[in-house]
Amino acid sequence: MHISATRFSAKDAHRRVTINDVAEALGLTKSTVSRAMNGYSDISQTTQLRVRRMAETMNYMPLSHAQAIKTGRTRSLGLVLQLSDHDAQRPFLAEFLAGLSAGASAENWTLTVAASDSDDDMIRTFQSLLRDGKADGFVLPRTMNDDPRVKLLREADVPFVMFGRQDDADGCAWFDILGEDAMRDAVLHLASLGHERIGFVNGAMQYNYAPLRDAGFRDGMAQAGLTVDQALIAEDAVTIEDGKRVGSLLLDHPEPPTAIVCAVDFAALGIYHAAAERGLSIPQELSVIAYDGIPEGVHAHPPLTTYAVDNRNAGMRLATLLIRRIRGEDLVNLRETAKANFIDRGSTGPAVTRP
Amino acid sequence: MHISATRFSAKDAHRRVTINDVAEALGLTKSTVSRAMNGYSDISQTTQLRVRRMAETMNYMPLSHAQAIKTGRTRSLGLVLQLSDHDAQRPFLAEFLAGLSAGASAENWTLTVAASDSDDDMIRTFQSLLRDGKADGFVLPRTMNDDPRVKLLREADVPFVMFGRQDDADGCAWFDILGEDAMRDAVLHLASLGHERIGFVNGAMQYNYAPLRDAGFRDGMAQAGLTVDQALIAEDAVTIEDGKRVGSLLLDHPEPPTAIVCAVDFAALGIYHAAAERGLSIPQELSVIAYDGIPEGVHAHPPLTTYAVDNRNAGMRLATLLIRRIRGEDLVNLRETAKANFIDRGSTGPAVTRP
DNA sequence: CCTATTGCCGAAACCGGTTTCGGAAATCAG
DNA sequence: CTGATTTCCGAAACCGGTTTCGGCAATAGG
Repeated sequence: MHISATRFSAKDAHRRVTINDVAEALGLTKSTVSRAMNGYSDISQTTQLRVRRMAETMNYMPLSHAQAIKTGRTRSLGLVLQLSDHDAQRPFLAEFLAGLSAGASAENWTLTVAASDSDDDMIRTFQSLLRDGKADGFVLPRTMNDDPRVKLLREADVPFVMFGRQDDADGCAWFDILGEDAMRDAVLHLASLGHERIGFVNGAMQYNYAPLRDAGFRDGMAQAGLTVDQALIAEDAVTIEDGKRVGSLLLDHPEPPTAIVCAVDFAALGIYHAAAERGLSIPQELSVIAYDGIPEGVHAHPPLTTYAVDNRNAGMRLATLLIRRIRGEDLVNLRETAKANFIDRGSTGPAVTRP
Repeated sequence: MHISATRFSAKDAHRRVTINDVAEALGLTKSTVSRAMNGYSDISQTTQLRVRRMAETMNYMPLSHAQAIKTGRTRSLGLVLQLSDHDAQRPFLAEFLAGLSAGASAENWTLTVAASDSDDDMIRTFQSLLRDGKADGFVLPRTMNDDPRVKLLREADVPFVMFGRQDDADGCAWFDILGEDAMRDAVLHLASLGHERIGFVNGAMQYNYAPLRDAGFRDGMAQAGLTVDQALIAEDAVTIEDGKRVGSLLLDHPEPPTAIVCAVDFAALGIYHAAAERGLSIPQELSVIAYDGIPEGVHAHPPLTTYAVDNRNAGMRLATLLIRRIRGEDLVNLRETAKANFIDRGSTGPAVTRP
């Protein structure tokens, strides 16, 4: 793989082709070229075509900084990571970033990433990125029920797109995975295997996926004609430890569940531990089915049956939606959902009555 | 946490204070202010001070895009993620990004992130980021022995800083963790516990950390007066599966090791599995000591003794070094190392002779 | 005291775009 | 054929900075 250093170097480099070059090549002025490139109606169709074609062949691409100083927009998406919940987003981050990057660069946009370790810091980060024109809008990962970011950006009328959904949808574009469908299907899957006492371990309740998944679980139970026992429902389990803790509670119940649905893979892995401690084998004596699709699930014993989220695609869609949002497209067209993919790895099995 | 929407909005917003505002406030021209801000010697010390102070009180900060159009530099660091080895960098990514972001924003720089899925794509990504002035230089995570990125950027004379070290150091700034010291200390630690047959499981040989860690291991063995048995040395183990595989090989050796040093935590977790399969308990019958400090190590049974890398700090240092590099500082001052932190969690113990 | 430096700053061009404004040519109405 | 509109583009200002150039005043040198 050899690449000649010419055309590449930062300094000598064949000078970028500018709008003046294009204008000169066409015998037009740069103002005409500019308006043609931006599709102004006071430039004739023929000229627009000529300009665009010439730009294409000369490989002209307006310098975003030069545009930015007048327009204030720089063709870049902002992402502010919150370290407070880094544990939760760590496993998905690389794929997610890759998707965002792909979605952005497909439209010749870029991705500016910053991190913040407190809420105050986060706000300052948003502000300075905006102030300095480093981001034209933001992707908000892991949105919460009463998300300060949403409130802030909405009030300030700054474009953003959420990874998640909100009932109060004014001014919001979003992409989300239908976690509720996954939870419902998980219940139906277990019910079809004969399970009747099914537990549910939800994730962190402050995020807006949690109520949805809870509803999905209950919906599934209802569809299967099963009754929900509140004693078999736990919340806020997002780590292996959490899962182990609440798993122990559920399994020590006088009438323990024969199957457990988890809103989060990590919690399921914790339940594996709780089950192992009690000598319960999966899936023979306990079925577990979860959600996320973390790689660790593949190597668990038994491998974890789960609803996997395509985080790369999520990033890609979010980037695309945000760009369209910034371009001023109508909000109602900027709401998408996708389904999680069921991956049956064998951690569920037919229900057996425990002695 | 309430933040008034004023001063914040993207559109109305109190107009940014520009260089003209500062000039006017001081009764100077903007050219003088510009040169004062940039420390030109043809501006008197008194004036420089006046300007700087006024800029401070007016909260003036030059708009990087406006500067960029003339200077070509935009105060932003580039990071190109390679998806091919995402598995390896995933666990560290969030912390690493946080460090980069912190280091960058401390100097009022930003971080532009892109992803590439092939080598060709990677090169194009570098090129377009440079061409569009989206990055003034690059951070290269996980450098390899014969790294195409290094070759490319060096030839093109684009500033970069490596996370790693190279023997061929011309034109390279770097930050690296002294993995070799960790490996040596690991051996000495084990030797002090009475171990004599010590195995070594190295990581991916194409990265330049691998030869270093190998050397560190051998150095430790020599210092401890122990002989290295080639049969107890394995390479290219970076995942749990890899570790399980090579761990099996080592443990099935007629004269198996009583302790194993791993260059990578994940491999150590694989060795846990191999040991479990053979009924070997850790640390009673086998000592394991590794390197990285992944969170999973905390939850292993027993918790994994390891040399932990502070990836947040690494990111911070790399950002700082790269900024100084871009500012033209001499390369020889831009090479730093740090030590990994020994965390004894109990996966090593005194050597016992196996039956 | 007069000239040659030097120190210090203003004026103006420039960077690569966008946008306002005005006017020439072409079309339309009468 | 003339006057009023349109259509379409050029001229020039502008955005927020940087950089070149030149000149004035103060200093140094003779």
